[in-house]
Amino acid sequence: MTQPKVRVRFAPSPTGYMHLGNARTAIYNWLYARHHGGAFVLRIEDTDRERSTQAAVQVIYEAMRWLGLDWDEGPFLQSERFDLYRRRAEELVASGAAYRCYCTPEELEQRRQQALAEKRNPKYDGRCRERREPRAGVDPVIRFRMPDTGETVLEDRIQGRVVTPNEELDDLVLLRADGTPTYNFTVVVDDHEMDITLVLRGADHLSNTFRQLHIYRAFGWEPPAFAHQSLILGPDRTKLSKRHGAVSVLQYRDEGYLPEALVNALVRCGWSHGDEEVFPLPRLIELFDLDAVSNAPAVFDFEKLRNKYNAEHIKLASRERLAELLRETLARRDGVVLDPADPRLGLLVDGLRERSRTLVEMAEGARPLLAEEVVWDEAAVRKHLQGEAADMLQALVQRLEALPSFDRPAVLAALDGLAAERGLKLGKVAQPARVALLGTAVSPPIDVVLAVLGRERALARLRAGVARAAGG
RNA sequence: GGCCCCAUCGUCUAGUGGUUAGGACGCCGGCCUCUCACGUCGGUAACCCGGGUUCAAAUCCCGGUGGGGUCGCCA
Repeated sequence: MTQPKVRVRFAPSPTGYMHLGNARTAIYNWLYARHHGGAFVLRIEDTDRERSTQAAVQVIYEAMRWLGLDWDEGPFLQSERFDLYRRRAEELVASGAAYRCYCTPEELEQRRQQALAEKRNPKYDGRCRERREPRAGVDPVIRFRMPDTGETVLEDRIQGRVVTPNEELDDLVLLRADGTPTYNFTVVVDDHEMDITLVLRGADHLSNTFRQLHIYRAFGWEPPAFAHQSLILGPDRTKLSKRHGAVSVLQYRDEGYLPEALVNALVRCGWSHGDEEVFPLPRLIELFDLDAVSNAPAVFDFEKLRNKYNAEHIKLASRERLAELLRETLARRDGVVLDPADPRLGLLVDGLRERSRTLVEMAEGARPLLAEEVVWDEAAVRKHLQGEAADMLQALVQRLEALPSFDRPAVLAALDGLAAERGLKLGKVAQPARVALLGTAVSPPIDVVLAVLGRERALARLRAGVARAAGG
């Protein structure tokens, strides 16, 4: 009870799309907050005015919404808080923890190259540390004075105890020459101002953490706890990036993935709970914690996302939701517009959910049953629509015509009855019927096909099939 | 290159000193079946290497090798 309330944040930079690595960080933070009953803060780190775009900010909101990651506070835009950072930077200058540096980017680059050429560590040499005089024509940056000796210790909640020699730390820029603040500074100021208790982020920030720790110290602030999750890798085992393709979160929505499936796959990339694989969101909230997060980098398995996680969550999803998602997918991708109340949607979901790994596959499976015209697969016709099929389909037509209702149980009973009467397996009746109805030998269950087609259309196609079989 | 991190089937992982090293995706085969699927049964496939510690190491320690991250007035 004396524990301070858990407060975590997700702090993306709006410089592109939201990719899978960001998404996993957001998910981990959100789950951590929900599991511990804490607060989840969204903060947009748009300090780089050159690269940040409004469109990218919108993409972040959209991706968060789609994934179902609601935030309790924010979004806070760092670009609206520049005054705060400037004041804080001046405090550090006044206390001697930071200083103005008049070295130009060109000079720094030259020295960096030279250091590299001489195989030296290309860190800033600190030559402006004691400088008092301004330099004509140069707008200074404000640099933080890092210790030159000793070492810095981080007790990371995922990585464990990590120690770095302070010689590795160079005097980083807090405020650029144009007065805008840099990431390593704003992140410290904001995590402190927003009372963040745990910074949970990618391991690519690990080395920054040591620098940030010294900024906390200079302010006299108690730093939050840190947890650095190892990176998600592409198939080539390097940090997942644009190069690998298929890396934008919203692309998965467009390709027919369920958000909970992507969340499941991303969470399982680095977190586990025994042999369990499929986790509905509430289960994740119940179980997720840092102790089961691995600190080994993991290759993201795109195939398993589709074959396992999405397929499983499609099986778990409600009929109503799937019907609506199928309707949207059909409209968006195929221009097939159905009324939300169209009873065929539910039937299609029933017939397709177990043979679809994505909503796109489901829509593809639905299309033939919705099409006006039959497209004939000649191989299927040759195999199933020959000679005796004419007589059988004719008998089927008569049975179906006599049906009081044309629902799944009724039509299936009609087929079963016909097969029994003739001493045949159901397949001997269903396959010719399937080909006559759709032109293909592969489809959802025959009763679903008949019910979706409806009495009129089904009978018309069956009669055409009779003619074709007889004539063929 | 400096610093830091990592290392179980192809991939994600379980394992926490004594297991026939388990599960999942993929792949192969059987069964089920109105097709395709689903389901189900079985098979394929792993402890990076070398030293220690121990009666006993996938598990602990050290070294090597391999992979990754990071060294910006990007985040």
